Amino acid sequence: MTDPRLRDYRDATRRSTSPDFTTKIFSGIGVDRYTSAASALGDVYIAWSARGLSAVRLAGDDNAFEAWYAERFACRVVPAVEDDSISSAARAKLHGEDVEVPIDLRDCSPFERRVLAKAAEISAGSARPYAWLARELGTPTATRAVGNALGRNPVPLLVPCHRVIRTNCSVGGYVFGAATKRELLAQEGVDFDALERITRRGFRYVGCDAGWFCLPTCGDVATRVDAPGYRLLRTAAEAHAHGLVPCRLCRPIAA
DNA sequence: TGGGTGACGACGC
DNA sequence: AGCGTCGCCACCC
Repeated sequence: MTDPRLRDYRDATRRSTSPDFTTKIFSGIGVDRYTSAASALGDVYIAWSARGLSAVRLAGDDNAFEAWYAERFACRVVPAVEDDSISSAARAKLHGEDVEVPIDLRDCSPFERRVLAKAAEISAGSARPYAWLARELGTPTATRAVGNALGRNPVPLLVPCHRVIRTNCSVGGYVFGAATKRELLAQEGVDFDALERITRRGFRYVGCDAGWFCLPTCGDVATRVDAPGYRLLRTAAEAHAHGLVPCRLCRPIAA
């Protein structure tokens, strides 16, 4: 019969190569803390370890959250008595401040960490396709794998995985539901009506006579396509024919 | 270890 | 527009 502590050890360290973490869990002294914090989705639980913010979930049922945490991380989590620097930073970031929050991606694989790091580069008001992340990571055909990695994001909102959408600008999946994802993006300024008017007709890029072309989800460019000097494009070749170069911010095609 | 799974994308109706 | 199909890849058992 397998020692249950050994099973926990394996589960919790499956994706981790960190010796200090494995030691902490196996010796049974690892206890993380959690509290609730205000966010764009209302109250959420935030949990953290000494290494950083480890989880964000919708607040509600303490017991359910603690059970989920134990199941995923093989680690107890208990209510915090007070904030520390990590939870304070997370609180500020969830409030919209531009602060750095240490993140504890203890059970994420190297690939998943790279996906989350790239997603963290997408600023509010913009979005990027799953395929864009795959391409940026150097594995352009790993689009499904990118979706799977985002689906395991332990810290939604903090790592803004909701800003990764499908190539056709439909929202795609989300841990808190597609409707919630769409509302979050709309709140950040993403205009889905404008995007739909573009993609419905098969356009994939927005060009500007100033000399560049973008993904429709680059900032608010989708809301300006009817202005003079802007044009809709179906292919990168079409953009090139007009003498347009890829936007350096959204990088619409491979370099 | 190889086959199953899934926040995808392209394509064909 | 919205399906089904197929290829793709990281990860799991």
